[in-house]
Amino acid sequence: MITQAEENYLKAIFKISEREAKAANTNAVAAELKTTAASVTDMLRKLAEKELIHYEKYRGVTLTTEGVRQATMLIRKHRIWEVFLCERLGYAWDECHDLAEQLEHIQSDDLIDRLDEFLGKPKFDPHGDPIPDCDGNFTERQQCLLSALAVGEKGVVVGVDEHSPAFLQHLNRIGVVLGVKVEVLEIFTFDGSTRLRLNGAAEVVVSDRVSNGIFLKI
Amino acid sequence: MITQAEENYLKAIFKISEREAKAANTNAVAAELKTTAASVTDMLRKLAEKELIHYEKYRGVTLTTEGVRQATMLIRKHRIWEVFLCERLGYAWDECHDLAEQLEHIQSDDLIDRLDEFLGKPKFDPHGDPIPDCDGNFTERQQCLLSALAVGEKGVVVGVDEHSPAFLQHLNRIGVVLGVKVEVLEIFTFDGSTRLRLNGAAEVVVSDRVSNGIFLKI
DNA sequence: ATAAATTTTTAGGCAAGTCTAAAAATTTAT
DNA sequence: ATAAATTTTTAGACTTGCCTAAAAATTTAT
Repeated sequence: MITQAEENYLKAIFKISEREAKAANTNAVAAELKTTAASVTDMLRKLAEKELIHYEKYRGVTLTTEGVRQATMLIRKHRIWEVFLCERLGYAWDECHDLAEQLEHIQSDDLIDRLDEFLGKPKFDPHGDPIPDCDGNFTERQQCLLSALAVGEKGVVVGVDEHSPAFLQHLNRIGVVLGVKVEVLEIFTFDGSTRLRLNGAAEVVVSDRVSNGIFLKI
Repeated sequence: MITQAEENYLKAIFKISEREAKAANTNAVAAELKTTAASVTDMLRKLAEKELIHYEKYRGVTLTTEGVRQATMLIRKHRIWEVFLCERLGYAWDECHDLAEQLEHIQSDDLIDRLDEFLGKPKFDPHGDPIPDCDGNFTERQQCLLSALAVGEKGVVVGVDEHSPAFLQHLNRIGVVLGVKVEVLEIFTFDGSTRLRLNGAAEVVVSDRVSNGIFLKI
């Protein structure tokens, strides 16, 4: 049996490994989980005992094959619940995260497979993040940041690189949501802000922070 | 904040109070939760501290108004999740209990209200048990036990008084499920078993144990 | 009414998960 | 290469929720 606390550690280590490539260090895990380094050290010992991580004192931590499997299944659960919350219960994309954080800990593989089926086996969650299948395979999505486009290029919004409610609410307000077609009209070299046309109609200017947080399919 | 363990105690005390009328005693709570009397005593102190129960040493326990409210909301959550599991995800009525037992602890009143809406505000769960509304009011259902009927009387199956998977699976096998019309054809005084006609067609003989576990609307 | 049986509580302990403060190891800077 | 700064671990403590064994209170039986 794996506890909720252990699950949260596995997810945190997975998330850090995704963006860092090298072994996750104690402080990074502590920061990710908003806890102390001492608590992390305690837990790493337990996870190593259960062979979910490779752990050497002072040398950081990586997930074992089984650890990766568990973490991937948690991400699968999280994202499928997010689809349910947004598509069926009408939650906004900035509201579903905290609930999914609870729901992902429900212990039943069968439940998540049935929910997946019920939702039509979606490939992406409401933020455009890929949902791993029941064998842990992610659909690879070719995408690039809005900030990588040159003037005149076009694309469709397929995801976000920042998931904070504040960012997502801002995107809602300016009308930049999943599926919108954008065309880069002008890039202001002064501050990196970008003027866009949305769905061939409205124009909007976004900051570099925004254009660095949006994924497009070109 | 109320913990999962505390929630389980409130539900257990509510359940016992429902069938016993007098204050629930320590051993009854221990039996209900499959734990020890000593653990129960510990927890009762905490719940009394939080003013969720009235508790006097050696005198048993009853829920306060707030305790009843919390327990009722848990039952609401449990039963709404059961409807979702059976009606939308295709679980059988004997399979949904354990999952609902987990899902009822998800902390969000808004989520359950939306789910309720999504399901069409059902009044009864898959076992025919009433679902309290968001103010805690149960729909009263006039019902009687199958065993209370005389030969020649008819009714419709609206619920069960026993919820064990074994019982529910047995009912499935003999075709006695929610909504089926039954007519009492014969009662064998020898052992109290009953011969029934189902939906005006098939005949079946059920034991007294079965006829004591089925609610009918007459 | 008192002894016996039962129920309930207390006492003490254990595991999980967290924390702070201090010690040890490692990395960085001079 | 050694000192300073940083990172990580250890030590000790706390809370929650559970346990067993023993003591205390209550109920039942004679």
